[in-house]
Amino acid sequence: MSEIRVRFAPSPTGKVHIGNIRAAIYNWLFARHTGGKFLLRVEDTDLERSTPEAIAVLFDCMKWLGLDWDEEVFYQTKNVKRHLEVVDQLLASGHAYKVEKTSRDGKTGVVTMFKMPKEGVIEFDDIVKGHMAKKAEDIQDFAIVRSDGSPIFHIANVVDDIDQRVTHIIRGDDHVENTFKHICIFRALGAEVPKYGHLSMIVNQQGKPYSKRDGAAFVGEYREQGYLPEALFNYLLLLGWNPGDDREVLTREEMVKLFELEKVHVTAAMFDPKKLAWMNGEYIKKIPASEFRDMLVQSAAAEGSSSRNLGEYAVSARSDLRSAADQIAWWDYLASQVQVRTKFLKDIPDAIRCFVSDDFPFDEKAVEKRLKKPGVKELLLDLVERFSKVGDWTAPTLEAVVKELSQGNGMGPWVHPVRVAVSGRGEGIGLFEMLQLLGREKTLARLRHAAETLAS
RNA sequence: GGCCCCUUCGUCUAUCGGCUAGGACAUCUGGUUCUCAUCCAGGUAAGAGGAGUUCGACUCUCCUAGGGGCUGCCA
Repeated sequence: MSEIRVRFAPSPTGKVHIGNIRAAIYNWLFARHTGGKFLLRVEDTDLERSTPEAIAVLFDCMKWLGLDWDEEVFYQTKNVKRHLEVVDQLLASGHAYKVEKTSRDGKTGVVTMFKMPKEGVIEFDDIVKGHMAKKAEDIQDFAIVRSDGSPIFHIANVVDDIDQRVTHIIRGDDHVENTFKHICIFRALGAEVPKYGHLSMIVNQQGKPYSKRDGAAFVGEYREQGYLPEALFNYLLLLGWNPGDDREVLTREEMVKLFELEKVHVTAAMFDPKKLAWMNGEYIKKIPASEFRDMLVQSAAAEGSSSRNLGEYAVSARSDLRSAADQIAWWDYLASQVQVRTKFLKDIPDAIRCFVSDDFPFDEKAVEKRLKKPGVKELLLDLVERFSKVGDWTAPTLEAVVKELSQGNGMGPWVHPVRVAVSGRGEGIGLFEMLQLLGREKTLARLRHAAETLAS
């Protein structure tokens, strides 16, 4: 058998739907698994919606997910001449005819129709759905050229697939009925009929096709919300396929090695944002420590007005960090604390704000609950006193101070107010690690400030 | 209406005639703990319904019910 060639053929409307991108993922994996080619065809015949910007967005989404394609991008509009030539061929061979029709919106004109066989059964073996058959008489003749002379999807699609020498067509379930029509066109042209695989749809929690109303439906939205492309890719892959064992989080290499189209499910799969979120957390945990640290630095830079480097940020937090090694160590420590608690990349700025800036917001509820309580002011001032005497400003030492105060009754009464006082929030990394990162000077200043202005 | 397809825990799924029906997410309980997470231990929870084939059916066949797709001068 000759080389396997598959294609992803979206309409560039500016937004790539998750159901659509799953088809791209399956095509890509099939091609990479079999050593075939993954082609990209832009079906840009809808001139109103197909803009250069929309096409750029499409490329961007694919690159984000690591869906690299082979050969040059094929633009459908550039093949219109060929489409029409083939139609003439069909007209000449008696497989097509012209007829005057009135469209739904009342316009009358001459369109070219494809003539379906009137008897017999059209059948094919769908790689995912199994054997499919339909009586030819159940399918009506259909239009292939509009009255304005432009080719319609059915003919354009088939001709492009022939021209691109596509061997396997892997697309959405909504094209199943079209496949019977397309097979007839391939045959009428004497072309070899490709193999087909139809992918089920992604549905919402009500079992209806997933749409905008069900939350993020476009790839770009997941990116904005701080999902990792690897997580989205992995999750979408699992919606209708599994490696045959209990593994769920897979590397790209494993996916390529294990993916088989025959194992793709026929049934529609419900999209579960919670599992995607879990998956995202798994991938965030897998980010190499140094890489995650760099992400924090970038996040800090994006938040601040001036662009500063890693070292400057560390110094702004802790002026005692003289050497570059100390500064990097400071970031690494912060990153290691933050990474395990991060579910979405977009949560990073809030998580590190109190470390890279003195201008952080105070959560009102947390202030109310932890600071506006009798005795808290005294408690904070007492801690300022005790902390200022600490010789070795590290988490264990600081913890020992509070532990002594609590006398084994739980450190909550001290920990909670301090956390809010120095970070403005009721949650975050371990308190003593937090204090160590902030350093003595900042910790004491913030405690004093909170005691005087917020606590009661 | 017609044609085609689908049906295992709430969700994604394993099972290719032997099942005490397994895993993951979610959920609940307990442990660790300064919060939030992480981590560890455990629990609840499924074969749409009905016939048939068979020693034996979640697995095969048929019917019913429910769901989805298509039925355009959209793709």
